[in-house]
Amino acid sequence: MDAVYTKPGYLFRRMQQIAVSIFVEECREFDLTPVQYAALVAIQNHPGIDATRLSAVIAFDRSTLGSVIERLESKGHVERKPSAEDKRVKLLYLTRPGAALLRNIMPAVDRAQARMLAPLKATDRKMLMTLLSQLVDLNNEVSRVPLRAEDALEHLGKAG
Amino acid sequence: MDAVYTKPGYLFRRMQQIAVSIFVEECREFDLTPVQYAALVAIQNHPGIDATRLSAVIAFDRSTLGSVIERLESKGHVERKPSAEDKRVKLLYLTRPGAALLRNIMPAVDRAQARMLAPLKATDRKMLMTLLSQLVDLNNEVSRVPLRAEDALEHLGKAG
DNA sequence: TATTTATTGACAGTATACTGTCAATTAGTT
DNA sequence: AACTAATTGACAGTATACTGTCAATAAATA
Repeated sequence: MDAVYTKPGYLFRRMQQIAVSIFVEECREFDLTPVQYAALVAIQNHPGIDATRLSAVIAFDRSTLGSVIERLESKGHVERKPSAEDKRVKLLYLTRPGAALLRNIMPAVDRAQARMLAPLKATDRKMLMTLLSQLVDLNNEVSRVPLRAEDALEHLGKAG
Repeated sequence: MDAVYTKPGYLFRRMQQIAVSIFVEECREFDLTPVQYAALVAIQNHPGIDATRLSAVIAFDRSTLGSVIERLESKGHVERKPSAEDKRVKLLYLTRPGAALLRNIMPAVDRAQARMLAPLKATDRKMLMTLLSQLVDLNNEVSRVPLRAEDALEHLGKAG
């Protein structure tokens, strides 16, 4: 009867649910969701990236990313500029307020990340993160949008 | 630069993304999402449960659950019957085809659950599930809809 | 160079998830 | 019994996520 509650599928869903809840709570005053935060960080790390590459860098669906960027743009955190070389793409940049927001939200994000693991002992926290990192990495190709961190470097001419 | 990829928030989101992807892939022929599956199992275990209690049993948002049940009903897997005692509630039951579906989908679900953890060694799988179970349990009150498995027994007059 | 193929962003459609509100109804209190 | 609280299901609104399609454009190839 209790079998469901010990299965990985249930635990992963529930943990994600809790993690989002904590993030939103800690970052309420900044009005930023986990996804929006991840996108902002990636744009900061790769200024001038385009939407398709961004989706690979943060392992996001491209279809979803469009509306995420739209919201970030309407809040004034991000700018979209047409590329000179390729008329199809729009390059993404943080605005000055967007960069400031990212600096200011940092403590709240750190608090959120810490709270997610807070109930565990330090050694258990480390163990869990290690195992999850391995599992996510080894399962990378499974989802529709596998993580491709190296893609982000291409637009800087550092492709491998 | 790679800091994000080692943070719990990222790993939980990514793992959930991968888990859903695997589930949908393995269960494609049955046209059932993880959420719909969880709801069906809970209704099977607690025939005559109402939507509000169901949401507590599977740790789901009540608002979301409405449309989930609607879809299950339109597929013919679930029946909603008005309660005689309380005119507000609608009691949930599996249909015969719904129960059959649940029997038939079982191997696919088991395959999915196994695949999620497949890349890890057996001892690591066990360790990960143990740690995650603890963490989810200890963080239970955080999210909007904490798990209340005991709620499911009330409608059978077994409340504590 | 002309044709095919691939990429990019946009969009339509479905399915979770959440916040918040509402009316109908029930339960608890005075 | 009358009033108040709480519960229930429904709904409106926002934000992920996914599948799949499309036109514009670019790249590869015949």
